[in-house]
Amino acid sequence: MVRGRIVETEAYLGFEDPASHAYQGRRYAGNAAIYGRPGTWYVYRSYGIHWCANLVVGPVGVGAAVLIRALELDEGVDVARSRRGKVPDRALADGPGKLCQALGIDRALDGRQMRGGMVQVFSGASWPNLVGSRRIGISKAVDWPLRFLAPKS
DNA sequence: GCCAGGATCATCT
DNA sequence: GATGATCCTGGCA
Repeated sequence: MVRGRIVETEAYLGFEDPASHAYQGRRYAGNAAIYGRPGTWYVYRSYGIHWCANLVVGPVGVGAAVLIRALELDEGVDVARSRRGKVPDRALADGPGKLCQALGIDRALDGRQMRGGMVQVFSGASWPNLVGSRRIGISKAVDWPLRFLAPKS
């Protein structure tokens, strides 16, 4: 069991968001999961190398999702390390691709329900004074403040 | 420590 | 044929 705290996320709104895979209601074989019900995992390959994990949050058909960008592990560090290789603790899951590797997430999770599945997210402490900043690694709607960082522990 | 550049391939147009 | 919701390495300070 690997367990940790989500410390960084980004929101992708769907229809109206040019950076979203659901922009203007686009549909193709690879993105069906993003239109699923809230709590559905949407996993896709990025740059041909990495996996990125999103959790669908909007109503069915909207395509709104949250990208999990970074995690602070506090249990199962050894398991994560066996998948990630020899890296500093804080680098085990401090990026979308690394996070998926550390947790063993791949396309097999795409379209699955989060609840009762292999990978789950639980609500925890609230993030007071939450402020959005610019999203990273995209080329459209770069200024939209939809990136959220957890307060420092 | 910081930055720039290249890797790499499924999926879409 | 082009394009990424990224990561890692090597060079330089």
